[in-house]
Amino acid sequence: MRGSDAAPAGAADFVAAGVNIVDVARRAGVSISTVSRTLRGSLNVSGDTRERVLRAAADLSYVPSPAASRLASGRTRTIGVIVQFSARWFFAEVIRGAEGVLRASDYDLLLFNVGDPASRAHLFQTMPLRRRVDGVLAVATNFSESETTALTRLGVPLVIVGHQPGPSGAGVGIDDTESAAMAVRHLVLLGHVDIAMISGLPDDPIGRGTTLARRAGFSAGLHAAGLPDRPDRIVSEPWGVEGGRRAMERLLTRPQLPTAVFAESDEMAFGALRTLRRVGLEVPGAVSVIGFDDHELAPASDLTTIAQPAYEQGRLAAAMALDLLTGNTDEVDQRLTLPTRLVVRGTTGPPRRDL
Amino acid sequence: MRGSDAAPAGAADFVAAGVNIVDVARRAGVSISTVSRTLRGSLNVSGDTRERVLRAAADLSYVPSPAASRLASGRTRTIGVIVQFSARWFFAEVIRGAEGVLRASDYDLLLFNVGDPASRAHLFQTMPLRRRVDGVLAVATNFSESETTALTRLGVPLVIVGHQPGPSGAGVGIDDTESAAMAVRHLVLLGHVDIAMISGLPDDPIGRGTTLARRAGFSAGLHAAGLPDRPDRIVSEPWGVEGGRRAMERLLTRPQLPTAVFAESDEMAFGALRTLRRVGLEVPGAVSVIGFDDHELAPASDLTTIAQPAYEQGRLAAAMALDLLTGNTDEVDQRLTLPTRLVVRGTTGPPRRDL
DNA sequence: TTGTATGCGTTATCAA
DNA sequence: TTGATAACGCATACAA
Repeated sequence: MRGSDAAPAGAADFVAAGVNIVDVARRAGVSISTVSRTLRGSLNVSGDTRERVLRAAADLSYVPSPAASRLASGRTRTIGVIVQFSARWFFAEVIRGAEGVLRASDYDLLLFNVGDPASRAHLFQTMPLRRRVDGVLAVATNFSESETTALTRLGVPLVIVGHQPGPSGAGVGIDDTESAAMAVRHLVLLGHVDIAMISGLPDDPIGRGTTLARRAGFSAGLHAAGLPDRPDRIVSEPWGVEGGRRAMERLLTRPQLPTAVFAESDEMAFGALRTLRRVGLEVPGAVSVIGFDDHELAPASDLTTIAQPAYEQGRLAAAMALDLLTGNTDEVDQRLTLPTRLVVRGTTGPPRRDL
Repeated sequence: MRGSDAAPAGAADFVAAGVNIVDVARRAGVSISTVSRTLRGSLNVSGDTRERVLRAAADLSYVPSPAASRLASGRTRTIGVIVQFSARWFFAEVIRGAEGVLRASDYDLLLFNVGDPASRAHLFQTMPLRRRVDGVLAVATNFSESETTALTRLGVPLVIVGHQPGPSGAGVGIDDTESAAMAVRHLVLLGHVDIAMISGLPDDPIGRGTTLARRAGFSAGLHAAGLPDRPDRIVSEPWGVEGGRRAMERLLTRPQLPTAVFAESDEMAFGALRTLRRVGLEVPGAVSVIGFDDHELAPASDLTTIAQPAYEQGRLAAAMALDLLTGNTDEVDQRLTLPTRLVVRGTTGPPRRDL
């Protein structure tokens, strides 16, 4: 049933599986080169044959074999995306943003989740990326030097999401330091002078760079307000809700309870809020809390926070990778810094008066 | 370090890009077929040559070209995963579970996000899945008949995550109806008799099947307790936090406030909690709230809920797809139903006494 | 156990 | 503008 160009109309519906470029060419009465040209870009194809080819392809509901196309062209039309925890809000949003852009350009997105050391080692040792992607998006992953080298050696465009302190290259991110300072400024303007920070472990692979940058912003914010920089007011716990919960518990054991808390991420802020609610401390009456991210669930907790455009970062990073690929840009060293903004909700207010 | 016995040391490190099977064969002093055989499964290869081949491959840091391999074998070693909103908790967890299993078996995971109608139509019309996957995981997406047909016509194993009422096939999911009834039972045992349900729109593409099943469980639970089934106590709003918030607001306008609320999902429960907190109604003092999912942030809200193993469903579905592919199972019609469990936290308690 | 040879379905080069 | 034809790099049936 497959080939016969005189086949009855409905037949094609059922055979689509094994239809190849030869079948289309035969049906259109042209050569396979013409089919190939027509189907992508159609440069230098007369309107007439173009019509015939497209119709033939549609009739047979032809889909080019990606494998063959990749082998012949050397291009995979695939972008690899490296994240640590694909299910976490930030990563998930970036992935979603990138997927949309890539799909629209008919690119595939290949996901690499390297949260645990084993899979991370696997990625960088056997380098499965090697022959399967035309470009790489590395999301908020601070790479070691050898990892960076491995990535560079791939010889494909690399776009980093979430600025890294180190080497140059293409990237999109936010200004973590300035944004953290913005959070502190908000608290200071409310009248707070005793502000603590809840933060991830500085050597946690999850986001060392981010943690350090936001800590720096915390200090800078205090400094700008003429307040003393008090490193003892920075509490470190593993990143996440649980860490936030524990960090807040630790703050409660201190002789002096701060009047406000800046959490490095909304997730940590959620944990902190949980602890405060549990012990019956009012927010923001007794303690103000401000987070970072504007997580999807921040409104549900009425959390004041610094919003960062995660989805947008994914979109832009993907677009950037595509540009790099198609040579639409000469800027190989393009770094985009997106704005963040303060979102005031109900968890911040003036300090209590017990000081 | 790498290459040694023939080529100059550093060389291999830099050329890895263009190394192909011929290079490996030459270096090992064997034919390319032997290399091919050795590198996958190594059936019928003598220990000696096997050694040589592996060493040669390692020396050259050879990575087989997936494109060539796919073209020659006809297999893609790729599983397509269709979800609606890759960033939502449930989907994200399933993806994460599947990715781990697939990666471990050296399969790629190709993500298709079809939340908006346009991309959904695109997926089913041009069927980009056609020549790019060996199997498909469809996550909690209730397909139309024509969509199901299109999927079936792909001729590859299909595993559905989240049971569908309709056709048979392979699948993994939970018993939504029984689980919802479990939630009601918990409330009934606490003494509640006036229970409302907050639910998604029954014709929302997000999860019609799920919504209907959980509603049925709600009714069944009431019935089992000898309580009247009151459809007027089911409030429908778009799925999500915002929907939950509005649904609770609507309940507040009713003449009689229920003493307990069962939310179809934790996200909706978060919204409901938000509303209750805003108007100053105590939870569970005035109103008890129970959710469904055990979302990552449920503990942070101290939310009582029905836990379902999303990550595990992803793992099992992927494993099932792999089994179907390798013929490790004769059960083409395997349906796995995983247990759910009640997780009692702080948002449920005895009813208030005003009735 | 190992090697030879063919085919997989495109892209791209070169002629026409 | 169109058509032959040689890669692309591997898997596999078959032969040795």
